[in-house]
Amino acid sequence: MASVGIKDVAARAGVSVATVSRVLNAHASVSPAARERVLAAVDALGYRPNTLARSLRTDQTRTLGLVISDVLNPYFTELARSVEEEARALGYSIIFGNADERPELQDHHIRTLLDRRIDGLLVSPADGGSPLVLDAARAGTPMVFVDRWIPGLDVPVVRADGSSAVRDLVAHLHGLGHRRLAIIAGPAATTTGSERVTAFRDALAAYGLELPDEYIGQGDFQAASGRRATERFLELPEPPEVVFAADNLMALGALDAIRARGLRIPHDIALAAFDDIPWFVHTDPPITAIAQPTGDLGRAAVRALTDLIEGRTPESVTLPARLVVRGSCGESPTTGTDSTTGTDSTDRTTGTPGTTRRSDA
Amino acid sequence: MASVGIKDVAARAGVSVATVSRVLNAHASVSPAARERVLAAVDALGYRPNTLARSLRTDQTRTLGLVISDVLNPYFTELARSVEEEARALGYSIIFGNADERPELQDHHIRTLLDRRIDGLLVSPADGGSPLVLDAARAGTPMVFVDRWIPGLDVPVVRADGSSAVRDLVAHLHGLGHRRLAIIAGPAATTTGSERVTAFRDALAAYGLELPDEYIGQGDFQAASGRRATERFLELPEPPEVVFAADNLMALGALDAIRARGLRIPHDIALAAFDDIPWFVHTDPPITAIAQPTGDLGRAAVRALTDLIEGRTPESVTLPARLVVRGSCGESPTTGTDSTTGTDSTDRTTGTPGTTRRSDA
DNA sequence: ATCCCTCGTGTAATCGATTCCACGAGGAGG
DNA sequence: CCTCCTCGTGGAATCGATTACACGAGGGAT
Repeated sequence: MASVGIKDVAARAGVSVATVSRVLNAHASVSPAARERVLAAVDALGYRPNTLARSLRTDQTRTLGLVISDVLNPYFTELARSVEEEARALGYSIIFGNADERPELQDHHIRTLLDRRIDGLLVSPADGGSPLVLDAARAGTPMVFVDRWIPGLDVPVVRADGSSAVRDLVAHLHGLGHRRLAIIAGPAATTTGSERVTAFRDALAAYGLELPDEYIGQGDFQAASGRRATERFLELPEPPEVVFAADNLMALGALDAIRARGLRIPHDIALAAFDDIPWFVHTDPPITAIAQPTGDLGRAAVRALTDLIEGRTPESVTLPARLVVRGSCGESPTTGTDSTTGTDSTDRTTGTPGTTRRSDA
Repeated sequence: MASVGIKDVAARAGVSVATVSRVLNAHASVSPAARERVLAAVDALGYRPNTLARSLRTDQTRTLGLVISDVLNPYFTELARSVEEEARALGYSIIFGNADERPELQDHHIRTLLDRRIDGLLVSPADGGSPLVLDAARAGTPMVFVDRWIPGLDVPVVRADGSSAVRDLVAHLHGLGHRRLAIIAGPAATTTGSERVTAFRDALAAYGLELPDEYIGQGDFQAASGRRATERFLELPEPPEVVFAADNLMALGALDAIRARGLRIPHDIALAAFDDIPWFVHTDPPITAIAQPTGDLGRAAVRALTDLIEGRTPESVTLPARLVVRGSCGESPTTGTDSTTGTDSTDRTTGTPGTTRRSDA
């Protein structure tokens, strides 16, 4: 009934609990004889240490919290997977919280994770102003931002820089003759929301193109908002020739709206997206997208966080995103099929250099 | 520095720790005056109880473990989301483990969850024989199987029954003139892997059709296996007219293989899938699929598990899946566009009745 | 032979909560 | 006025580990 505790092991091995604890933690010196008896007893009784008691005493859980923005978004799913993988390799386990792009849900999960006494927190903040996050950061909770961040905090950031890829995209579009380009933006409260618009506008400027307000759709990184924004574009007296969605779910919504109108891609209108996902290969036509090195981001984030926890000084990491040209903007795919279905094994980039130093704001 | 504990609260409120604990847990009788002072102190100090200590003492964590088969599979992602939602509503939080369809990873997570002293476990077993799962079940760990299960255990199962929908699918295919139907099966070690084949074969039999061995592809619920199986089908002297993939990722792989061959759907070959996902609406052509009431499954599973934990006696739940006809098998979608992008709001079923009683094996 | 250091080990304090038990005050009933 | 109950409260044990400290035995140096 009562599960076996360290006392039972000690009794069976004929030693004290201290000795048992010592062999289990590879601590001080224990005689080979005693160690062997303890190990045998552990094995015989099927003893597993109570992590609650252990954590209570040692004040560390070897657990990391990860709050992701939207578990239904394949990008974050892949991020979560790589995070868990790397954490496991480093001897940590991770607890997820899904914010569903809702700040109050995000805060709920952060609170819960903090209550669980996680050793560190990985966040992709759904909004810039959560007092909880600010407090935690100031209170010294080891923390790393991934994908999105909150400016002005001394918290390492691990993210992808899409500006170079966005320039490539605009060059591609311009080369195809497109001049009226629109964007569906993410929430302004997120860095990725505003940043991508800025990058897009800057890239357009290089070609002497404007980004008028009516060509900026306001989305929230969810499919429905992409659909609404696109409908609005299509009702314009002079609709855009290209719609660039700032994430993959909004691209899905855009697709939806375009199809509902009976328009054809890329003949009637072109479509491109930020974030590449396996399904973009299989839509008709395949969708041109900007791919992030998602797996690398997740791994780098975990390493930064464990560095922080274990007393080393991590740096912020910025990895380049890259443009993946498919058919949705007017050019047929170059050669053969871009048919990689699975992982990001082909993630090779031609953009800006890799890691940059941490910016202490 | 040192975080505030119950002692600090007690001191500030001028009461003993026992009293503080009592007001925090709405326990025995506490004078209104004392209660108020305690609450004020809690508020002033920003006190949060240490869940580790609490759990150690009470032997309950109000935490549920969920081990899902593959976090990159949108079906499980949606399942996870609904599970977390329902659990939160019932005052539990949940810890995920991603098995990646690998039994040893599944066991790793189950072990970790058990070590964390979760109150109950939700599993979708990646294989039928994990000794860990068997032991846990026999040891009395509250446990519920979701989606997949292991026969012969007295563990409630929450799942969808696809047999009726599969019959509908076969009727649909037969009506379109298809006679040579192939299936890409999941791993035989999973119930869903073998069950769907059986349902398919039975449905075929009703039309006097066979399911020859060479029309059964062996997959593992991952995209790559779907691709391989499909390639093998296409190399057959007499290739099938229809490929039915037993999950959505393998359907993705099938799509891939078909496109690589330069074949057109549904003209050259038809495609259908088990598990419906938002992207199926947007492929070319949209893919006919069998949709599970994923959200309901997740919620029902959590309720069954909490029933078990809190001493009530849960029943197994079987909900019907339903066929969603799109264009990938030869018929153009009935009216308008099946364009629902987001949730399963249209999940209405025409199949078998709802809940069935638990089968004590 | 004596001293001292090291090694292996056990005893007990501790982490931060919950909860059993005892106790004093005050009201009701006789 | 005395007795008995109830109510509110505090003291201290407890959950299951880790770890500081003490202690005895044995070996090397003097």
